[in-house]
Amino acid sequence: MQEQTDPPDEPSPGLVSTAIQAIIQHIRSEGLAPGDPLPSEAAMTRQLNVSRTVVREAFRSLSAMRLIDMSAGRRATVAKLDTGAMSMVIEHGITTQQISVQQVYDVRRTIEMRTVALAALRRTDHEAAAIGRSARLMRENFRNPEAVMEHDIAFHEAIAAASHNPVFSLIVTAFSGVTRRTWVIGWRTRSSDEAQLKMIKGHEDIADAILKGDPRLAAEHMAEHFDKSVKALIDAGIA
Amino acid sequence: MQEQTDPPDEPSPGLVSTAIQAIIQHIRSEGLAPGDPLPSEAAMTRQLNVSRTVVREAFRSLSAMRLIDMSAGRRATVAKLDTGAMSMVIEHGITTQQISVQQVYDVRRTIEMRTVALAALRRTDHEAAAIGRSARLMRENFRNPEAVMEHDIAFHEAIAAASHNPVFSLIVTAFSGVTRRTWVIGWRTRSSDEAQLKMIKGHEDIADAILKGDPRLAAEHMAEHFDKSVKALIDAGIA
DNA sequence: CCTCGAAAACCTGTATGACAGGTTATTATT
DNA sequence: AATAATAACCTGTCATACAGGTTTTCGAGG
Repeated sequence: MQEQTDPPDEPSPGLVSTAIQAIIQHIRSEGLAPGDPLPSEAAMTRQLNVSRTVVREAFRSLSAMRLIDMSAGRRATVAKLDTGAMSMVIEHGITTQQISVQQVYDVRRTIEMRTVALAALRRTDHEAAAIGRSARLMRENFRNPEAVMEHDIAFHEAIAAASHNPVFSLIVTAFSGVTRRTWVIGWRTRSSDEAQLKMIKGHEDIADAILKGDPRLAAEHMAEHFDKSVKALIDAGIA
Repeated sequence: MQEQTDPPDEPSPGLVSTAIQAIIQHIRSEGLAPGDPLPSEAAMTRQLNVSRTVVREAFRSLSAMRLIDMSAGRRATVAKLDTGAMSMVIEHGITTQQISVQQVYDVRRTIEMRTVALAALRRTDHEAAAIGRSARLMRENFRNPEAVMEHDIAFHEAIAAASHNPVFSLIVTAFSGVTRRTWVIGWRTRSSDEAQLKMIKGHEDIADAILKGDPRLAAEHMAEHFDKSVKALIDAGIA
């Protein structure tokens, strides 16, 4: 029936895993770039000599990790770097209580202390403007917590983007989901308008430092921001 | 640029995506912990009123992201936090040239400067011993680059573990795959025995600082280690 | 009544065939 | 040569079947 590349008898990892590896191998050996099309399911079925069921589950797995894009009628294509999978992993860790929100914040702080410094050094004018704009929109919408949160998230993602290192962007964006779940808690602990506006001011200070191109100052403001955020979460009883 | 998932556009997320969400939702609403069993495919098929094909592809997707564990005959179970998916994403980014090795090293440096400091503060005696052991094994096997590399990777993962923040472990471990691909390059640029032993000495210094519980010193040595590694990669022409 | 082992009942892994509906290539028509 | 109709592909979903693990059940024997 089917036996072609299995001289050393292994404890079968399953046909699907094999198919996944074959597809990844195909991407590598062909040097495919994002957007390039992969073989059709039928072609892969013939090549691997397995059923379409297996090939489909393999494609679907890669799609779940956002390594490829699938859509009806079209062949699957190599995907652009995307945070989807990473985000799911983090969320899973939180919902199953394997990691705490505070631990995520510690990682965020560590990473964003760096992204903010890099952003100050490498940001384009356009990026600096986008960062400033998010900060401004936080203030303008400050009566609408939901909007403030979204601009806050956009603010941090914009800084990561301005670091010009997509790996930082990837990680920061992956944490955005967690932020959406906990942000409002921190906001509520800042009970007075004054406290809330002060927090927004902190963002503006960061944006200014990036605009001025001062990495040290930017990192200082970012550290302060995180320290206050973590304190707010602790005050609210988030483990 | 990027467009999808915006204002008017979401005709059909597909039955599989729906099923995936349903399963995740089940995990959350039931408060399942790692090891807990999920409903059988048949049960899910009835509940969602879709074919087993769809349910299976959903399970398989979650399995690909390592959110659940599947094995023949047994029901799927909630998985422990695992680096599998994250690792694949990073590797994909590298093979498709969306991120560079140097960018990964910059992230590693950022993160490990923190893990090493945390390790110095929070390591148990057992963890300190494990870290020291890896460093020692590097020296003992120093004629066998492959072995040195594996102990090097174990060294960094042990430090991350000693930080007592699983998110750091997750990220550091996710990068191990990339390290395996490039490590030997850095090793070769250290052409003399002397240079190679110096690099190993660097690891021992880090281990000592952690043992002594001196976070500042540990971070210093780690920084030095990364600076030299990155320099080695650059000298070797790794973009 | 308890123990142990075998059958039964479930479950997942893989294969096959079918068909709807989307997308691309081909061809016929103007 | 531009365009519209059509054929050829391709993916999404369903139904069915069966092999081979795993757990449960239950009866035979002590």
